[in-house]
Amino acid sequence: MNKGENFHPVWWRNHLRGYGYRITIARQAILDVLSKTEDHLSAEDIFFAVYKKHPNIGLTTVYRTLELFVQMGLIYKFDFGDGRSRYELMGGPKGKEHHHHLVCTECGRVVDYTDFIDDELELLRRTEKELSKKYNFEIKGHLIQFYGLCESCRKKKEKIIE
Amino acid sequence: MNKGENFHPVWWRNHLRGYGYRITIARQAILDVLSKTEDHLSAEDIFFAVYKKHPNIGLTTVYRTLELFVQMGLIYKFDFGDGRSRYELMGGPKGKEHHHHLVCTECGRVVDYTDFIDDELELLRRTEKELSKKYNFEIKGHLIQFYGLCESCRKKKEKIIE
DNA sequence: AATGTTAATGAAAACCATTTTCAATAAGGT
DNA sequence: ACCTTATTGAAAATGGTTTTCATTAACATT
Repeated sequence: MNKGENFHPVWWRNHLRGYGYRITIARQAILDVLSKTEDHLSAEDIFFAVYKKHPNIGLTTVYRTLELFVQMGLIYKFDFGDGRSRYELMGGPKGKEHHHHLVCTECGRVVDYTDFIDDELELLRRTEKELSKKYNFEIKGHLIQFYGLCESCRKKKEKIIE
Repeated sequence: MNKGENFHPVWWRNHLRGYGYRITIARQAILDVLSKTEDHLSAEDIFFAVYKKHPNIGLTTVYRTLELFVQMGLIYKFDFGDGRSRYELMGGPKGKEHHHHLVCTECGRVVDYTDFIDDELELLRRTEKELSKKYNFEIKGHLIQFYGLCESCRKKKEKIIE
C-alpha cells in the first residue's frame, strides 16, 4: 500500500510463490477486485471489473486464474443456482469472516449470515469427525445454504395472488 | 402394483392431478426410474434408463419432466460439482429418509449419510427460524454437503507422493 | 541490464449441459 | 368418437466454461 506499490498483500504473494506460480498483473488485478467487493461476483463480473483498469486481460485468463485460486484455497467457488459460479475471497488478512449463505430462489439475492455460525461450526466439526471415521473420508470443507424468498419477492407473489 | 397395473403409487398421481398436470408415459417412466435407484442420477442417466423400455422418450422430455417435478417438490435437484445436475426422489411413501451428502471431490462419489441428521435438523430449524425473522426470508429449504477425499482417492494420492 | 527458459496469456474455436422452437401427438373431459 | 390443449420429439439455439495454439512476459541466470 505504501512506497508506491500496488495493492498486493504479502500473504497471497507468498502463497503464490510458495506454490511455484508467477505473480502477474492479471492475478493481482483479480485478487484486487475480489478483495474490494462485498458482492458474490461471477467470472464475467470480475472480468468487467478488471477491464476498467486492464482492458487487455481476457475472460479466459479470469477463468484460469479463478480456477487456480480455488485449487490453492485462496478463494471459494459457489453455485447459487443461477447457472454461473460465484467467487469469494477466503479467510486471511483481507478475507471476510466465515459465513454461510441465504439465497432467494426468485431474484437470486444472497445474504451472508454469521448468526449461529459458532453453533453451526461446532456441530459441523463434530459431524465431520464422525463422518470421516465412519466413511473413511478426509473431509476438506462443507457447504451450508438456506433457500427461500426474500421480502420483496414474497410481496410480489402476494400481489399476484390478490 | 397389483391387478396388472404398472408401478404408479397413488400419491404422486394425485400430486400431478392436483396441480392440473396430465399423467403421461414419460412421467410415469421417469418417476419409476427414480424410485428404483439408490444412485444420484443425472438427466442423461435417467434418459438412458428410461430408454430401455421407452426408446421413443427424448432427452428433452426428461429435462422438462425433471424441472416440473422439482417445481412440484416431488424431487430434489443437486449439484455435486461435476457440471451436471443430479436428481433424487423426495420423501414420501417411496422416498428415502432425509439425508445429507458427503462428496468426494476427486472421483465424484457421493455418500448419503443420516448420522447426526437429528442434531443437524434441530440446529437447522433453530437457525431457519432466526434467519427468517432477522432477514425477512421465507425459508423453503436447505443444503448441507461435506466435501473431501474418499478412501481410494486418498490412497491414490499417497502413492503419487511416494 | 540483457538473455533464456518456460509459465502465462489472448483470441478464437470447441465443448457440452440445458433450453427453446415449432409442428405433431396424445391425455382426458365432453 | 371428438375436441381442446397440454405434452412431446427433433433439431437448433443458448451460454457458461474449457481447450487450442501461437505469442508474450516472469523471473532466474548471466
